[in-house]
Amino acid sequence: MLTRLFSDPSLLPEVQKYSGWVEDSESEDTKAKDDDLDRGCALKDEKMEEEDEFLEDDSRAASEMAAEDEEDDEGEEDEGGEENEGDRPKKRGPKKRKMTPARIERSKLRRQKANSRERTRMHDLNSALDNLRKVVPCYSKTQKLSKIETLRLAKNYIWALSEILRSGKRPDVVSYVQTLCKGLSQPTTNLVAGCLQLNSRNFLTEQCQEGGRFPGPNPSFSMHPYPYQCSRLSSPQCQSSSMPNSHTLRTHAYCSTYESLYAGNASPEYNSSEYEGPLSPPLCVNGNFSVKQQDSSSPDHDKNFHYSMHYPALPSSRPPGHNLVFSSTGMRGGVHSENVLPYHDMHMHHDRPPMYEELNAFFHN
DNA sequence: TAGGCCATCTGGTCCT
DNA sequence: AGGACCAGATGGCCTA
Repeated sequence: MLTRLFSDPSLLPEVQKYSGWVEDSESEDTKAKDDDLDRGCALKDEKMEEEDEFLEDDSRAASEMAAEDEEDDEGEEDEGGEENEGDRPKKRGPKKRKMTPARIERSKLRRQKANSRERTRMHDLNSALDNLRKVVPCYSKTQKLSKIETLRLAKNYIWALSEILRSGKRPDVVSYVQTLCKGLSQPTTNLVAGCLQLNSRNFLTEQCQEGGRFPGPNPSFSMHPYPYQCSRLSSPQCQSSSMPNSHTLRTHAYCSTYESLYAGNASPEYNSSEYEGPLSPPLCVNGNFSVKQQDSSSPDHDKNFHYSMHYPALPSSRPPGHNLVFSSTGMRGGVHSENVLPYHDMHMHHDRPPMYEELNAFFHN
């Protein structure tokens, strides 16, 4: 019977892929089906046998019905709803086709295909969402943001970056974090704060007191690169960093997206599956445009991962026109101090909106 | 146990 | 007719 059901070769792979279904999909354990689709047939053998009988009966009935249909003057497979197909006058209005077993079977097959497509579509959507999770300032494979929170955080992040670009000024840390956390739930706020190595309660309450200054012990904000602080407390970088509030995190599994950017490929510790994949985006509020580390041997390396910033009049220690280039080169194992520049070093000397073209090019590469 | 989140199914609508 | 997209319904899982 199943061979008949799967007689269409084009349908076979997809149908088999989701072969957990048979007749009544609502009665299926959808979880098990999702977890082990390939095993679906085996799991449902008993039911499928019953289904086979059911469909075989349907098939016979359908064949008989089809034979009758061929004798029909209209050539219609069926029509007239529940009324007999006798000498009765035809009804007006939209015809409600009778659901013959064959039609039911086709409808089921259509529905199952649609379900399969819908699953695939949702999986694709979730994959895209996962990718988005990796580029917002808070990524943890073990503690995933919910879908809605991911979208909210992404929106806030885009907004924050836009504001930075628009104003060309360094936002204070507190307002930056508040922007990021706008509309987020408290757990997500904590999570983001954790990723930023801030105590959310502090930054939420001390802004007024501190006039927006970083509430931590180091107001000069010399902590290493913001905002992608190490949050993985076990990492050497984390252990060496002076982040007194890190213990307030719900978990130390929060990803240090920043460090992962630069240390991920170099340090075996970051090669764990916990922090795989593309990581968070390149912008740091302290003015560092950093990029995901990639193989510098890549032919596109320079094109994709160099971002040049032009300095205004700089102290003599820095040559005029010096480009701040954040590439993967020389960034392994952490951020080179010469590349971690205070924000005031990145002010644009152009009046135009800073770096729009470059940043657009960067993000679209 | 309630509520949040999620995956899946399902039927409707629109478009090709 | 079939596919894409959408929203509602449903049930499972997890956590406070």
